[in-house]
Amino acid sequence: MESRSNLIIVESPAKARTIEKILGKEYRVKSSFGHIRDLEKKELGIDIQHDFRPKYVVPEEKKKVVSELKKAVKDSSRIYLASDEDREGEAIAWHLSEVLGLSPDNSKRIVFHEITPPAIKEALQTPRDINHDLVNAQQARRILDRLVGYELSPILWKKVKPSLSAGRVQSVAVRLIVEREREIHRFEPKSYYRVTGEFYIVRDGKVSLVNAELSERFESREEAESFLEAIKDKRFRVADITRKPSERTPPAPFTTSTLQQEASRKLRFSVAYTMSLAQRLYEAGHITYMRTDSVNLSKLALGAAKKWITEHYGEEYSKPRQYKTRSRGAQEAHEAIRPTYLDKEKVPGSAAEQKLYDLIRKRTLASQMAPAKLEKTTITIVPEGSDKSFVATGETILFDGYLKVYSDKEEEEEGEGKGFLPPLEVGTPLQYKQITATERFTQPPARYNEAMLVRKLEELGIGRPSTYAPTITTIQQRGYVVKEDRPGESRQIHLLVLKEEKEKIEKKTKKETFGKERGKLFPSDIGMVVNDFLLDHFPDILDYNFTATIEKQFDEIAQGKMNWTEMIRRFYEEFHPKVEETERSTGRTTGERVLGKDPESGEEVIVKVGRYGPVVQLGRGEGDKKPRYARLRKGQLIETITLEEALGLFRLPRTVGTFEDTEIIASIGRYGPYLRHGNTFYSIPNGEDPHTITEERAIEIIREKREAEKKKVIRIFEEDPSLQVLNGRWGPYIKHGKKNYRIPKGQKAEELTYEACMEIIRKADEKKGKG
DNA sequence: CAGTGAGCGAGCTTCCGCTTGACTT
Repeated sequence: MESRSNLIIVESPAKARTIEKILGKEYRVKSSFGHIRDLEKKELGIDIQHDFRPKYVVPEEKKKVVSELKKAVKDSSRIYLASDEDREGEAIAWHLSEVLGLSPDNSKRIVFHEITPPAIKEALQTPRDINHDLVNAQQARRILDRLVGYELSPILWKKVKPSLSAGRVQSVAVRLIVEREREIHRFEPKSYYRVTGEFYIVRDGKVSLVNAELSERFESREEAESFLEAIKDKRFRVADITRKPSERTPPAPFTTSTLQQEASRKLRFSVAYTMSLAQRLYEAGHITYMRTDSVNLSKLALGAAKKWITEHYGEEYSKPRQYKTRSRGAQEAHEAIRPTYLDKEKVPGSAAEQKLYDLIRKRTLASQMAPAKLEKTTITIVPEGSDKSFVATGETILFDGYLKVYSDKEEEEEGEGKGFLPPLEVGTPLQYKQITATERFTQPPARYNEAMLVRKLEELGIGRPSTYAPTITTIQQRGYVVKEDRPGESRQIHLLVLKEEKEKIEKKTKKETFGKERGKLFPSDIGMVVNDFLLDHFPDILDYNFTATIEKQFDEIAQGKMNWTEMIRRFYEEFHPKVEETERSTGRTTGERVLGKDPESGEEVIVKVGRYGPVVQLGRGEGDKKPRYARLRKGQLIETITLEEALGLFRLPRTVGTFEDTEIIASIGRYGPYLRHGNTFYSIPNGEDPHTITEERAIEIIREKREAEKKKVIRIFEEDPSLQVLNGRWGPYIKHGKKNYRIPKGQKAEELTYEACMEIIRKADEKKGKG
């Protein structure tokens, strides 16, 4: 056998490739693809009786990796376990050493702080042994999560609904959303009046305009009106001008959480989409690792940024900085997310990848740039003899600094002229062109979108960069939460307008929409019922500080100051009795709410979570009388539905009228409101109501759909009636029997012959057969 | 595609954190 090589094992294959390139032939670098062992999945996997002894197994999908690693170990004389420098990484190293049968004689633990030749060499020169305290901290974390998840979930199966789940992280995420929703429903908007004025002065034939807002708000229309009345004939003048210099410093480079937030805000990417794009960029070698809680940049990156900024913008734009992490529980095993090569402006790949890359690159550059210098000007305008004042503010950029590449405000320069104020002096008399008191309403707290939820979880120290996206997917998959758009409602607002040339105050009304939402997280009924159940019986686990509290103990274990089995035992002795107690003492939870009585039948009206989801039930079903049921509609919640709305659900299905001697029936199904005519179904368009739809309109809908159907068929063939060229939602396609086929680019649907179609079908089937 | 709801019971579901593919539409 030829010279036995050194073997390095890292977590990620992309990382393995780069390190292999740096080190050359003497080292083989392989990847473990994360953890290689875990607790047995089908059972608890913990022997409670014997000091919580974990039962670790290599899962099926990891067997191949493990056998390859075993082979590589055989061919190597020295093995370096180079997983990440954090709790999980240490545990991975330990599991590897156990499974691969390594010993301190033939294996060492090393950590890379950067993936650069000097850093890797330094790591190889400072090997150490596995830190078992750190490994134990990880085992405690793992086992606690398993105990919580695998003891709570089955209670939910029994008491609420099968297949549900609960856990240290997901249950708190759901709680945040449920509580926010309730805050929003409890919120009572209060109206107030905001007064704005347009002032001007003519000098040397030139008009200068100033927009200002009254520094005080009024609680009622009467107050606003009497104020306008009082100033109607007054003269105005500039009472004060102040200029204040200010600085704006750039934000830190991206972590997983801040990248998700910015990509959501600026690019409208979902958290999962952002991560999959970042993964591709990482694998192609364009960016550093994308699951990180660190804002650190390597020396290499700092140098590259300084060089690029100085060369392109000048020295005054460069300001090298190292940022400090402020997030709780950060482990900082990696760098911040940054481009591998800062001078690379374009990367190959999709447009979305390029956009995300651009965001990462600009954020990294900005973080190493000088702060922007601004001047904020405030002009105070006072009506003669009044103690109230109008204020106009403007901001001018004296030096743009990092703003040259990156803007961190929602909409920089919203509303024109916001930054600009005309040159005026104290004492200048002004005339008003128009003064308007506009009714406004106080705003409820904002609903979470995915990225806002990640931010909140990170703030609470709950979850890790690698789990933010999966957690959000899980709570949606379980049906606890839905991501939705809501159209919003309309309300009337009052305006009082005072115009220069008119004597009287004009009263107007205007419509505004409020509560419009896009891509926000709403709790479902099941989410609320599960949340309340858990909060009722396991308040400690659902506590926002639970993770922070146990993390302190994990830290103690990591420092060798606490025994991990002791810690788990203490936790379990508190936790488990509550599990048993809950199992014994509580009945089925349905979140039942009694809304009142149906005035027609006198029967009780109840809403609850039924076997197939939330329903309204009419009557208790005493005697021979069976209760009637109706499903709740999208957007309706057990918690907020009114008796009126609930009774409305029983008015369907309803006969709308007759068409071609057949009844038309309107109702709401799984896919929304529909009309049924004989055996054919027609959807009722958005915004129209099956309760009130007229016979006339229903017939119109049926006719329209028939027209569309006619247009749907582009070609039919005598040779084979089961073959059709149709017009579908995504354009023309071929239908043959029950199978659909795409029409290849360059072929016109209207001109396809029978032979051409059969050729397309044959080719497509052939291709499929191979794959 | 599109109305469910009484009830019998077997077998299954589930956590958090580390990592990527191999799948299908």
